This record gives sequence, structure tokens and C-alpha cells, in this order.
Amino acid sequence: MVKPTLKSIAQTVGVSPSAVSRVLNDRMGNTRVSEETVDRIKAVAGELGYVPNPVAASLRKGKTDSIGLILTTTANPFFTDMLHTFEEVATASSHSVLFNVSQNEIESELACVRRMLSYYVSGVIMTPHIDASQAAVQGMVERENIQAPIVFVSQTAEIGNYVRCDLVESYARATQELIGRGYTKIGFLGSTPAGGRHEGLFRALRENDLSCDYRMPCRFTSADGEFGSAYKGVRAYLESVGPLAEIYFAYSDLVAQGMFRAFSEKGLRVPDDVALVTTDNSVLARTNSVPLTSIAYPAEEIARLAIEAVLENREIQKTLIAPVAWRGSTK
Amino acid sequence: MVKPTLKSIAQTVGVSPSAVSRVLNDRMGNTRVSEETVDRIKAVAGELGYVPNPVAASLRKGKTDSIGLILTTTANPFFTDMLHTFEEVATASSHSVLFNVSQNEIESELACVRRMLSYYVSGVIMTPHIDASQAAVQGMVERENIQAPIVFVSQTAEIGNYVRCDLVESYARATQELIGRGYTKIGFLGSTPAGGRHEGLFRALRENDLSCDYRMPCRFTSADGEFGSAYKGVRAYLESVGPLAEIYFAYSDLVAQGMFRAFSEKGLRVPDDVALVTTDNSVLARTNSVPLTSIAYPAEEIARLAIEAVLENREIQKTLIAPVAWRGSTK
DNA sequence: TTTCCATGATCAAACGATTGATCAGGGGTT
DNA sequence: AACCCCTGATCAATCGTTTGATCATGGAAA
Repeated sequence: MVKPTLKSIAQTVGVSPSAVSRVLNDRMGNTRVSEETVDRIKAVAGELGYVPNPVAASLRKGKTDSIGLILTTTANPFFTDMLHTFEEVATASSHSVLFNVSQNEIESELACVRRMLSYYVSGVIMTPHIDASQAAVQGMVERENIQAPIVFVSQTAEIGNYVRCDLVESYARATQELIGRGYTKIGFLGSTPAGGRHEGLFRALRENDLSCDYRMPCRFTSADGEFGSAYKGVRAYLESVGPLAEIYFAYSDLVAQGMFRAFSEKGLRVPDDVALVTTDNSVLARTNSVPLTSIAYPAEEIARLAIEAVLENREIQKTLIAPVAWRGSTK
Repeated sequence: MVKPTLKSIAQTVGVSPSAVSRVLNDRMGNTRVSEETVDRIKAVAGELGYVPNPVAASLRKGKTDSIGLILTTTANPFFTDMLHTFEEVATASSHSVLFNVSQNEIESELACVRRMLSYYVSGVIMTPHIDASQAAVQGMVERENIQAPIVFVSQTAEIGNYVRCDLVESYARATQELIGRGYTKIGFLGSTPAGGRHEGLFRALRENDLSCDYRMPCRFTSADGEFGSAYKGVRAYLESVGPLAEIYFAYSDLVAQGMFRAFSEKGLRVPDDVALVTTDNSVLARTNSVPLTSIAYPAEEIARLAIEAVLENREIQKTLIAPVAWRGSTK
């Protein structure tokens, strides 16, 4: 038994393929087919178990019911949180998801986008590796006059269509709240104090006339990853000077896990001896033995906005502020 | 500037589309085109930035360079570990990944498979929700005489094409090793002692004339999830009878996290007061403040085997034994 | 000079759905 | 009776590639 096609259905009903196509797509109203024929066609289609061939339809229409999703990695639980929502929303709108991991290289990101576009995806959602890669992709879009919407899910850049999360502001608000709770010596772990999200921390500290030099030095290496680098950095820090601040910001949940392990090994208790605020609010923060206060990057909302923008082919420039999930790693 | 097609290239070179097609696909050897023409075509194709249209090729060939991947959930880090390898191997073989989450319903699983097949995927890899769903899908495959390979990644069922992980045997080996290390009171957390992986634990205990009644009762509810259910169960257990065993098996890393938190809150130290062996060896186990000994479900190897089976359209019936990553939560 | 073959290329039919253009025929106007 | 319109249906081209069949050409063998 071969797969039924429009033509085979048309034959058994005794009607033209066009009629069958019009009936089965049925954008309510413009059906130029008599009710009787409609019924006959639907009956036969059902009986034969007709399932349309999306590939053929795509070729003709020049677009598919699928969207491309490009993540920089799946190693960080934060991304997989988004992945889930993406799939959910896309499936609910009966769209397929074409998935790729770009792995931190601009060339790879461009290649992924290009490949997806050649599949006639309705649009692409990507987490750009860095601002430069976002700019590069957007440049390609404009240069080649690409019609399908490309939506960036980023943290900083305001380029093209994007949903970004203003972590600078988020950090500032979190810091303000911490100061309100009585913390005065607030630090962070990181290699580069300037730029990025920590600016929010600095800003709030300055506004409250507090010093902002409680930095835990840490050299990030790709061999150790976020977790290992943080662990080693904090170990070394604790062994040389010990915790100077009452509370530390972590760049991500993975980093927080590394810090937490180092604290534990040194007998420091969270939050009594030293407190912790992390970023991502992923499963790691939620299931830590001490539930971690975490800046709740709104992965679900971001995913939803991005997908809706793609499906409705609508421009989007949205900046969100991450709320903080206050948990047991802070007072 | 419109997108270059085979035809447009053929025109500018002054040759037929067939020639261009043959040159650009070039399965080394059967090129029935003179070297000179090959060069001219390649030059023009490169210059015009030709990128082939996979949709058209698929329609004609009746298959695509993409594989379908259906996971039951992304909530468990264990699945996302596999996801990463899947994407990596598939991309390395220049295949796209069509991704879906099936969410624990047989109907949904069948629908996902059907949809993917209509996209002419080269094959589908899925983690069946339960043995019944694996049987249902396999039934569909046979009934409808589906040609594309479907590979199941499961734990128990030996149905169709599969890569399974014999966790019963894995548990038995782990238990044997624990006994060798001096543990005699070995328990586990779970609602249903019979069936499944715990049989391995029981078997090894029996073989060593040890009792196997150190069960932590726990009622799993979908509202609390694996983590919450485990946490609540262990809390209640500790408050009523306390830890009776020296070491406990956890069903998954998420479950282990819940147990670990309960232990921590009760002041029990791992592994000194109570030890822990978990399953999955996901990022959760690796980044816990005490690195958890975990049965290392070989996600990468499984993914690799499954993908290779699909790409080479080869039958596969493989059973793997999970090794154990011995870490700080055991002596 | 005819015959045969190898080489390098083209032809044309698919693949399955979509869609603007076209058409047959019946009923209503004038 | 001539004209027009409406309804319900068909025609045929198209999307871009692939691929078996066919064809022209020139040189070698008979």
C-alpha cells in the first residue's frame, strides 16, 4: 500500500487534485467547492489516512511550518530551560523545531542560520555567542535582504529583532534590595570587573556610598569550564585571604555551584558565614542543597516572546528585567 | 538579487541544469562531465554564492539530510546531555536535527513520529516514555511498513531497533563493588521496590546474604516532581525513623538532589553520616557541593550509536552496562 | 566507407502540492 | 434569443533538483 497523495485521492473521488487541495486546506470561506464534494473528499482522505507532504508544500509555497533554533550550548541548564518552552510553544502552533548548537564560533553561527534558511524555516531564533556575532548575522540579513525574521535572544546588544534581558539593571535592583536587607560588603566573582552585568552592582553600590572592591579573582579557562574555573578561583581566594565580603554575586548557576563547593570544603556555611546570589535560576539553583537566591532570567517569557514574534512575522525589540527569586542563600 | 538556482547557474555557464547538478553533487567518479566544464561550473557557483535547496532535493529524492529526535522531557539534565551529543554527531555528518518533546503521552509520541516521517527524515531517534509506547511505535512501523529506521533509546524493552542500558545489571555491579568496600546496610529510595533497576540491587544483596529492606518510602507525585517528591519522602523518613542504612541508591540525579537537601537540613553529612549513589551522572551530580558517586548512564555513547545506526540505516540491538563514576559521596 | 563505442552533454519526466487562469453550464435579465 | 453572471470545477504552470534515457560527435576498428 503506497502513501496516498492528493492525486490518488482525487482519482478515487473522481475529481481534480486542485479540488482536493482546496478542500483539505480550507481557509474557511474561499472554498470553491460544493458541500457534497467536500464531504466526499474528506471521507476518502480520512479513510485512506492521507497525510499531507510538507516538503512538497514547502517547495511550492517557499516556506515551511518550522522554525530554527540555535543555542550556543546545551551544557548550561539555563539554555535547556528555554529549549523546553521553545518546543512547547512551537508545537502548540503546529510548527516543527529545527535545532542546532553553534558552539561559540561566528562562522558556525552564520552557517547554521544559512542552512536553516535554505530549509525555508519561518524564522530563526538564536542566542548569539557575543555581540559581534549578533552584528555579523544581522549584517548578513541586511546584505542579503533576508525576509524570514531572525530573533536574537541576548543580554546586551540592541541589534535587529531581539529580546534581551537587561542584567545590568537586574543586578542593580538586586543589589539595592540586598543593601536594604542590611548587607554592606558585597562582592562578586569574576575576571573582568569592567563591563557587563557587574556594572549594575557597581552602580547600586556607588549610589549607596559603598565600596565595590570585594572581588574574587578568577581566571576562566575553557578547559575547566565555568564550574571548574569558579571552584579553583574561590579555593585559591579562600586559602590566601578568605572571604572579605558578606555576600557574593555569581555570574551563573554553574559558577555558583563551583563557589558553593569551595565554600563547603572550607567549612563555610551558606548563608550564615557567607551568602550567595546567583544568576539563571536554573534547575541547579533550585535543587542545590541550600536553595540558591538567583536572578531569574525569564527564560520562559523570552522564549514565548521570541516565538510569537517569529510566527506572526512581527518586529520585536524588547528589554526585560530579571526578577530575583529570593531563597535560602541570602538572609 | 534573487537566489541562484541550478537553472540560473546553468544559464550563465551556458550548460544544462543536469550538468550543474552532477558537478555539484560529484559523487567522485561518476562525473560525466569534462574537467574544463567542471571548473567553469564550480567557479560560477562559487561566485554567485549558490546554496542548494534541500527542500527541492528532498522532494525529488524522497529523503532529507535530517534526523528526528524525540525526547520525553528536557526537565531532566540527563536528556539534555544526550541532546548535545545528538546535535554534535548529526551536524558532523551534515545532518539537521528536527526536535520534539513528547511529554509522556503515547498519542503524542506517535504523532511526533508521524510528523517527522512526513518530513522525510532519514530516521528517528526517540526515548520512549514507557515500554508500551515503544511497542506502540514499533507496531506502527510494522503495520505501515515504514522504511526509515526508528531507534529507541530505552532502559528495558528489547523491541525493534534499540540501544538500551541495562540498569539492573549496572545496579548489581555497583552494589557488588559497594559490598567490597565494606558497606553492608544498603538501601534505596522509591515507591515500588519490585521491578526495574532495583532488582539488580536486590540480586547482589541476596548473592551476598545481605538483607535488602532498607527502603526509604516515597510517594512520587507529578506536582512535586522527582526532586520535590524525594525531598519530602526523605524528610518524613528521617523524622520518623532516621537513616537505617549506611548508603542509599537514588533513582536519578534529581532524586539524589532532593535526598541530599533533606540530609543537609537534618545535619547529616555525606558521606560520613550517610552515603549516596545516584544515577545519570549529569551536571547535577558533577557539580553538587559534594561530588556524587553516580551510575554513569553513557549518554554520549548511546547517542553516538543511535545516530550511526540511523545514518547507515543499519539494524541495532545493543545493550550497554553503565559504569559508575566513583566520587565523594561514597567511601 | 561503414560500423561501433566512448565521451560529454542534453532532454524530459518525475517528486507532491498550490494557485491563478480558464471553462462549462445553468439561471436570470432584457 | 442574445447577453451576463455566478457557481463549481478543471487546467496547467510552478517550486528546484535529480536521474534514467537519449543524443551528438569524433576517433578507432573493420
